[in-house]
Amino acid sequence: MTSRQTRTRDRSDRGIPEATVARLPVYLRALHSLQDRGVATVSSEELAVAAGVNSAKLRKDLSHLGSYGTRGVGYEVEYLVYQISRELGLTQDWVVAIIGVGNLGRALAGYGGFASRGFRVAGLLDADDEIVGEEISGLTVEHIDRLEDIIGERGVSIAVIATPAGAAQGVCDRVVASGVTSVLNFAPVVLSVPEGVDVRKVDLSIELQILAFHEQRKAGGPDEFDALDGAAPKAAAPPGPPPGATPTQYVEAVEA
Amino acid sequence: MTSRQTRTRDRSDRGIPEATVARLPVYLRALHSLQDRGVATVSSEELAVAAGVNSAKLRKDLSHLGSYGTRGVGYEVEYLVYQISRELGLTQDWVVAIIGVGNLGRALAGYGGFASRGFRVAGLLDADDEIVGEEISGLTVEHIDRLEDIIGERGVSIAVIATPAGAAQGVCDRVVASGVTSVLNFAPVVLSVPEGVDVRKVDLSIELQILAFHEQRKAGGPDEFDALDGAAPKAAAPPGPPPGATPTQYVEAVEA
DNA sequence: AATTGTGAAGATCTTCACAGCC
DNA sequence: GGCTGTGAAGATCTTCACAATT
Repeated sequence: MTSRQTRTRDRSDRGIPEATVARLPVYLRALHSLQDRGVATVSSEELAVAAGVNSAKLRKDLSHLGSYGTRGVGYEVEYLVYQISRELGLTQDWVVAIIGVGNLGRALAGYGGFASRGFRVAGLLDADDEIVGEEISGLTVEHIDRLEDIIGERGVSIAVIATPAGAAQGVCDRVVASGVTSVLNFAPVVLSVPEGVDVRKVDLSIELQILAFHEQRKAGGPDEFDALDGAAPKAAAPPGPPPGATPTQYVEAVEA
Repeated sequence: MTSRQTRTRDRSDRGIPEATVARLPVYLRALHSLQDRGVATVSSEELAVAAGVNSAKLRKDLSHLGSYGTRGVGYEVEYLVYQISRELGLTQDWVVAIIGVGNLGRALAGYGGFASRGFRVAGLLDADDEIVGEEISGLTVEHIDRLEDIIGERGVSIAVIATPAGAAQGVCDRVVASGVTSVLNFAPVVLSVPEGVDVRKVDLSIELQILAFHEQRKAGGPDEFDALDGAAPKAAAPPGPPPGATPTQYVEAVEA
């Protein structure tokens, strides 16, 4: 199969663990909020509470960026904001295109959190002629036929895919062919991309399913046979057709 | 501080690792897709490819549910769909309320992925009188004053918070007080909830920031001094005011 | 012959607990 | 005295590789 190794990150890799990277934006938000309240200095314990993590974890995370705190005192808020922003690459602007202007695409186009953090939406694209031409949040929706031109001309470096599931892989192939190496995918499909392209996925339905799992557990595990024997959870029914009632409908709806 | 331990899951805990739970919905989607194509049996390798994971991981994940495969053959698709669905609690219906009917709330209300997987949206609530009364996806938006009644009367067990950041914690407190113990939060804040309440968070801006980090790395690390000395990355500037240019604007916009 | 299920090794992530510094 | 930065221990997650089973 294709190469995999060296996943943690390219070369050079000053080695910030992925788990840490995923939390830096949370710290950043908490810091901004402190800044707004005029707080100049913060301890790891305070910031950890604001960010919803353990303070040892916070300190270790920050230690990967450098030694930016002062023992006995804490961290200077403004300075830390700057360092984290720089590490995340937010001191420069990133040009984003949103592909698929349905309900979700519109919501994304109007989302204030983009602009405020150095993400500039430079294109809204859709395949539907009804939608093309419409103005949304100050941008005119363009036809997806112009995808390659738009990406090239405007220097788009992040593509947000908010199309129906069926269209997502095709769109993804096109943006990747146009040189985009970062994709945020809202369509409920697993996108396959070449080595070197980063895909992050946001899936509303998956989040709900995870909640349902825990909710069910609170109520007392999967209804039927739970702990019959103390031994290994051997099959209570052989892998023939499902036991008891038919497994409900389970239609794969087109979703989104 | 408050108790923490025993986080992995309540008591009884037939012990499905959290990482596995998070992947089960992905497998389920891949299986549905196979089902649609009329596939009756699948090997771990095939399913793994469809789900975008390593096949050993897939087998280990499934082994936590039981022994539902047949050596030398593979897994029966329909049976596996049933077992995963049951484990995730999708053989019953979950009643969902969406609070905050802005762009995002509308997108969520119209999202097909909910209904098709046993999630029934039974309420759309908003504080804005302009919006209350509007009909969206077959539901009439109700006033948030009725939150407690609606949750109680309709048996809502999962609350989706899609309000502006400032309103989220207040709404969260109210849904929790009404007995909801599962919350899906789209507002860009850390919600604090009592022990026993599950919160999952979806944050668009955070995903983009993570992408930006990797994108920047591909281009060659944070612009300035990168690897100066071979020693520890000691502070290149003391924790005084930020070095060089002012750290841009960094306004904490109201977002959403 | 093919494929599952799983011990064991390895990698990554979290937490503890305390030395080191202000 | 207070708080950071971090080695070391512990927990969790991933991957390998192969015995078990059909």
